[in-house]
Amino acid sequence: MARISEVTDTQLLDGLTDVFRTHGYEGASLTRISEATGLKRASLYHRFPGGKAEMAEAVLKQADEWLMTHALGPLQGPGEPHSRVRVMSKALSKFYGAGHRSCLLDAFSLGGEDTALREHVRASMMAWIAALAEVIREVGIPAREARRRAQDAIARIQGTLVLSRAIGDASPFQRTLRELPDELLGARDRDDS
Amino acid sequence: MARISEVTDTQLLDGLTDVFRTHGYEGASLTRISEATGLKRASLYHRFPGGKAEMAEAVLKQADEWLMTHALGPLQGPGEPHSRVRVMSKALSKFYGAGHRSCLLDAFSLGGEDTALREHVRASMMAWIAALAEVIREVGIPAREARRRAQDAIARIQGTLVLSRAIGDASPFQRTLRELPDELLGARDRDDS
DNA sequence: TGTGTGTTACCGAACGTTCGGTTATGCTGT
DNA sequence: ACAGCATAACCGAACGTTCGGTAACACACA
Repeated sequence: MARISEVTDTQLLDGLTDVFRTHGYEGASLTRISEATGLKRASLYHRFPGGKAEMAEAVLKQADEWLMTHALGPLQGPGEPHSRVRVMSKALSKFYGAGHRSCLLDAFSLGGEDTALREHVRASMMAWIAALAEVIREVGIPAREARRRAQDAIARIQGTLVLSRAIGDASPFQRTLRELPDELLGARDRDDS
Repeated sequence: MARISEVTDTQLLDGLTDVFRTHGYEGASLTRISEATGLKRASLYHRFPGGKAEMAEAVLKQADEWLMTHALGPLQGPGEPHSRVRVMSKALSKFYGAGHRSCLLDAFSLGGEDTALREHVRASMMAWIAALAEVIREVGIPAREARRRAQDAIARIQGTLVLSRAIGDASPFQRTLRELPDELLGARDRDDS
């Protein structure tokens, strides 16, 4: 080992995450990233030899892990289903800054090219759906319906994040989180597709 | 008068819209715009002296008008409410390329600055909610509930657009449009917020 | 009818700035 | 002494923007 880094990995990834989620991939310039992390551009290339693409991958990977640990993990643990969903809601609220922050999957899916990042986004989104559907199925709801509810819930989360960001008011997102337990696990069912 | 333009206003705005909605404001470079519209960068400044900002404003204005004419206008016209909503769904499907295109309000609301464009986005989004709530109220649903349903519907549209884009499959968006009439006008009501 | 003048639409070339990325030179803690 | 890491300086390319110039057309006057 040698000199202790003046910028910790946590600070670095947090700054990166913040820039990418607010500006998207193309809008996240190295200058902005440098200002947000406190590391000069050249130093960033020491930490991420793969450059901007590697930074984005690292950010997405960490977000995946955070979501799995704090939101989807507790969802499959013990305890009453409704309260488990409430734990997830709390985690999501923190993750999205109570509705004031954007979703990386939204920000990264803008821009036309077929990059490895796009494939990562796709995989993360599908994993999220699958994990959510699994716990819904677990409380006795048929697989088809479970998958449909999982998709709807995620769409509603993404949608209210966009809506809240556009109008500058996070309350639609917060209402979504509040209603999430019933939307996922409630007895009510909708017309068939 | 003088020479008739070789690139019509329609072609120009269509190309601009396409670039902005796929890349967002920051990702929409003048080179990309130039390629998409067939006009050289310098020529774009002849049509839009205000530069990129004016282009974005024009695109958003045209989208507003299109939406009002083809989607929200018919919604307040005569005819059975359900079929009016179905007309709107058709229009939205066309507007969003059956779910393969992104929403400008999503693309433009990325990026941190407080620009005039952001204010325009906010106004457009709120006008959309208000117009939708109005027609729901018209069929006898209380104002509060109408507003809530309008918000939910738009969130679901935005959300499935993000979802469909992320996973590269437009079917979630298409299902949303199919279920829109019942979601907006159905008798079912949810738990209170 | 033909010519000159003004206007409009477009483009090539360049502006200063910022982009993502690289190289060389240290300072730091062990 | 030395390995690890941050930094200043720099690179070619692309950024949004500006400017001068050139066609193509409309209209006034001869």
